[in-house]
Amino acid sequence: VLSKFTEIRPKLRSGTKHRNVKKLIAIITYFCLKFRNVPVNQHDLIGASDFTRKEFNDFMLRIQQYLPEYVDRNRQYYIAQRIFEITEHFNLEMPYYFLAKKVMNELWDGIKNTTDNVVTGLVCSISALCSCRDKVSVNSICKRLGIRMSTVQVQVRKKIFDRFRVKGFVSLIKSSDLLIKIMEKLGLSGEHEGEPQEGVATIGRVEIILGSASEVFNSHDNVDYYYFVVKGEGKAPLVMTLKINNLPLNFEIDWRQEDIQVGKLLNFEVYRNFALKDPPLVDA
DNA sequence: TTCAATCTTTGAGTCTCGAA
DNA sequence: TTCGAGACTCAAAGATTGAA
Repeated sequence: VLSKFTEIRPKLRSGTKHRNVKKLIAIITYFCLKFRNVPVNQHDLIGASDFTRKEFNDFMLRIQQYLPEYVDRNRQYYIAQRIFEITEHFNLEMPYYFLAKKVMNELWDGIKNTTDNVVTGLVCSISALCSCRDKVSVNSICKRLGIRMSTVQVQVRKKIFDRFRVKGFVSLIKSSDLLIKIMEKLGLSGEHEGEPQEGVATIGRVEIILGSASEVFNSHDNVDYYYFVVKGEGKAPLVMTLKINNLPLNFEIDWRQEDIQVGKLLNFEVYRNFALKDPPLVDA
């Protein structure tokens, strides 16, 4: 903490509030603990220092600029440690730990956009409901992690049921049987574990509804041509084109017939849009 | 930097169910 | 019947994001 403090403070413009010694030490302590995978609660820190919530967030954003190692830290490693801690605390078997870790790894892109504790609570709760519901309750896991069960419930509904378009979610516990089936279908647990599954949305899949898109170019009378600009990895702009060929869009087609070739119906291409200045990041 | 819109999480109150 | 743990609901607060 002292090392980081002496390194960062001289870089902060004199006269700014961020040079406040007491608050700067508190925020650097927070970062150092998080970086070393030591659980620390923001609310406890705010309560123990002179921070308001608004100030704390402001300091977080400012000081993060000087701690690139924190931004790039391996969150999955930290969360795996938290899963192990839960496994040991509730005397659960190692298969529980491996299941929770697998759920985290496989669903990471879809569940990572929240705090470490909430991600831990989500994967631990899913694993508990799937493998050892009688041994540990979701509520006790949440209490241990310092989060609310309702938070996990909302996460399960949005990140699992809504994401994979599974209807019938009632509540976390009441829908646990349905949750188990989803996990089995995804190949994360049960008899289909490890098998690649078809018919389930893949991680990171994006649905684009043509009806809501604006047609920007159509030089051919009988060909629909759609053009999208979206953000890709690292917010790099991606240009996607979708050309619907002369074949009619007939959803009544029997796709089991061998003579139908999907490639003739749609042409789909993705381009990376490079800035006029600066060298390109990667090849298209 | 500010502000508004949207999304996420929390917390309090209530319900349910099993054990004593 | 009572009590307590776990589960559920929903309004409010907090966080994030994008536009100006």
